[in-house]
Amino acid sequence: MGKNDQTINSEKIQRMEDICRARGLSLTHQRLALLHSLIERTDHPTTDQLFDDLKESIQGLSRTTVYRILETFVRAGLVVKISSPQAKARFDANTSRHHHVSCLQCGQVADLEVSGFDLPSFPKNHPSGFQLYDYAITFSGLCLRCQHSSNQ
Amino acid sequence: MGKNDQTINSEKIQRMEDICRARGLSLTHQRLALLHSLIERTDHPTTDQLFDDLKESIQGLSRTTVYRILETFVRAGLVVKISSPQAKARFDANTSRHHHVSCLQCGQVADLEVSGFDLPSFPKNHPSGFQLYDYAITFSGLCLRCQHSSNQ
DNA sequence: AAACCAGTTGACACAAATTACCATCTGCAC
DNA sequence: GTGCAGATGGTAATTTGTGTCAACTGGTTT
Repeated sequence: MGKNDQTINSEKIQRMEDICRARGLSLTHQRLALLHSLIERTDHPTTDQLFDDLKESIQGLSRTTVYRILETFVRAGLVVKISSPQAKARFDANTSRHHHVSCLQCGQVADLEVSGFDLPSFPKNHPSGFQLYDYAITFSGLCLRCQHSSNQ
Repeated sequence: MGKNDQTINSEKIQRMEDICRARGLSLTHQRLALLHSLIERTDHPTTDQLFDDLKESIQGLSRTTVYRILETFVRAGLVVKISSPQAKARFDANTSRHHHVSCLQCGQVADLEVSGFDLPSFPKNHPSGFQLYDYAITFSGLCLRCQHSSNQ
């Protein structure tokens, strides 16, 4: 990760800390560490992956805390839970509209850097009564590793 | 559900039974009942919702069996696991490309009947090495009930 | 229609993912 | 520094999903 990325990330962290303060969320060690981890990782980690990241630097960290902080961040709009066919929650600190690729076999998720997949517009209301806020496109496929390990 | 829908559904069931036979999957009571339930429900049920449906008509049905049959059906291409931000598997007997709305609060999923959201094309390969097969658009919003119960 | 058998199921144990509860602790406003 | 609302850690409980194996059954053969 280059110097430029680091600058961008520290700006993001600054911005997210401001949001926390504005919402009255205390900036605890645990929350700050989770914020950093979420911003530095671009692989849309699961709760457990984040817990593993943090338990080294924060001794005595509880898994429950990680679950709770993630829920808090989602409610505050700092991170989003992303859609995947896997029955496991994954999180993304990039809350702007972008799309994902998900591996059908191992479940890993990556950003789709290609642009040009934006819908010109979408209806804010839906016949069934749903009020629509946003959308995300999830591509499905096989990652490099799973293409080669041709187990079934 | 009108008479026409019933006709369409029984045709679907016929077609799916044929696929089972072609693949050497025995048409057990449990599988047939699950097939019916999956086709009749358009709300993309979870495993437990399907188990609740079936345990009334099939006494002694095991939860394990429902999990196993769903996995079998997914492998046979009869149903698909759908993407949702909720950490729970949901299934859809409609395997043709279509899109979904997911409620941010209660997690329920509905079909998006509106058309015109299809991507003209998408790359089969992705810089990260992913091989892409398909895509699905998941809209996020609030269902009618959750709009009104304005808990937070 | 009785027998056979590969494939399927039910029951239970187990593992993984998530939530509930509560006593203790800490960020931060004063 | 003090006080306290809010946050955390630890444990238990719940929900979701998988592994194992003996018993059963759909579909074919005789």
